[in-house]
Amino acid sequence: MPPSIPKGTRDFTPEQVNRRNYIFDTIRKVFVAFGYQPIETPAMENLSTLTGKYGDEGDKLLFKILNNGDFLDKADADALAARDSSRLAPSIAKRGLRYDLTVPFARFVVMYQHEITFPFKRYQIQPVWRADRPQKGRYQEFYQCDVDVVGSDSLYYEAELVQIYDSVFHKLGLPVAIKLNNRKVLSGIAEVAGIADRFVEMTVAIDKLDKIGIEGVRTEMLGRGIDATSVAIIEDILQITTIDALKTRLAASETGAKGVEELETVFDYLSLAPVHNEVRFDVTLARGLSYYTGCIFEVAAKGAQMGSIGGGGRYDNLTGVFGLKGVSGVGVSFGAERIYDVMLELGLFPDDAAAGLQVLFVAFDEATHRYAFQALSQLRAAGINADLYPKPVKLAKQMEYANKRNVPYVVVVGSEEMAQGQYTLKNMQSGEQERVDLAGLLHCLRERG
RNA sequence: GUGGUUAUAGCUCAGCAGGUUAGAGCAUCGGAUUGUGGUUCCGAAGGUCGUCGGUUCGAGCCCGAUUAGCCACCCCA
Repeated sequence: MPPSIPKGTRDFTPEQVNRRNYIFDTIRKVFVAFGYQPIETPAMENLSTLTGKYGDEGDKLLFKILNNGDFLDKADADALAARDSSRLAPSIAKRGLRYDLTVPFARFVVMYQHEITFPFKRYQIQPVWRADRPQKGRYQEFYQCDVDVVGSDSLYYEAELVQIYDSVFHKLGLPVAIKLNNRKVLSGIAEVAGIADRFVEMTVAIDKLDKIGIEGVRTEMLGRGIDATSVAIIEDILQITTIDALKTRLAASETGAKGVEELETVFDYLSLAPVHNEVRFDVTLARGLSYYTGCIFEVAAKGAQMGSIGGGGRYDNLTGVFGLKGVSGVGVSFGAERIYDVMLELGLFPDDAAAGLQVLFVAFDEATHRYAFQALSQLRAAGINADLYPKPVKLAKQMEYANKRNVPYVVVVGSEEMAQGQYTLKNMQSGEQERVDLAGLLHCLRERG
């Protein structure tokens, strides 16, 4: 039986972990620089915390954890007899794996509301799980990197989050387009088109514009029961590229006008500080998630065929479902897995020698092995990443190991070196060697490490 | 949940109209080389061709089922 791992999950090699950490570290540093604090929440939540928060589709994609012990004892007998899985599930699974970081965060805020100082700025980098069918850039276990602020409706934070996106992707050397829209603008469009009641259908269709084109969106909207006149109005508005033009067009809708005003405020803040990446208003940005109420964000990598690598928005009432009303939040998420894939594709990871081993000691016999061990210990104490081949075997074998470990330097110690209190330091790239004493060794490795 | 596609050595893949003993590269191990690796040369080991069934004198190849991976849709990071 060959070993395997569950569908949609992955192992990571040392090289991959180093690269992933490079991304996580970069993101974390930016979060901290903007004044956000870390929290962590459990991998599993009570199922009741999760269900009903992501729509019917989301509920289907929740991983449920079978109760321990005699779980059939408390199973819903009727549901079991009727073979009704969805009704049976809550009676045999009280816990589930978290589906995202936003809902657990909302729960956290409600539970700790008396300890939290608002506005509360938190970041969270943890894995989430979805029972989705895996495909390219899509896994059942993946990391999200979330930053959110709750307890303030200031549009300053929308601008700040755009700056965070800009800063992270600038540091990673990954050029992106940061797209902004506003849920109220989309509401306004629905109103102006006279289909306020079909708002959700409209946004779902518009969201696919990139993928299926304007023709596809038209077909989709017509198929979802939106009449041709309304579709024509919507199509017309989707051609708009500037906020000014949109302002005129949506003047008749109070909500729409409010959305436009919010966008203006955000762009006004952004005009006061330089950004490195393209930041643009995009009426066609919709995003499916139903809890967004104000500004919405999405990030697309330039020069790579990949879905969005980040997204987020303003949600006025996220904590409401947990009993805390009137707390507004806004946040964005970084899709670390997709960022990884894109950076790999574009060759943007830096050469990663610094994170690895700097020097390997090789010895010829027991005596020199002991001698090498002493020097090794001193290098390690001095903060140099050093290792010693475990046994004084044939030198070629040890050198081969050094090669595979990709070590820049090898220290060869034989009886001659030991007799003189010296070491042979070999540069594995150039092949050059020099004899040095311990001080020289420390000096050279510090210098070139 | 729907559709497509693939499954042969540890990895990446060949394979013929259905026809003896299923191949290559890389990786592994040994040797050329008992104080020097990444390049070279020689050799070895490694497989019930995903699983089960069917057609056939004969199946890695054809048919059916099943499992798993990948890709796309729904949805999403």
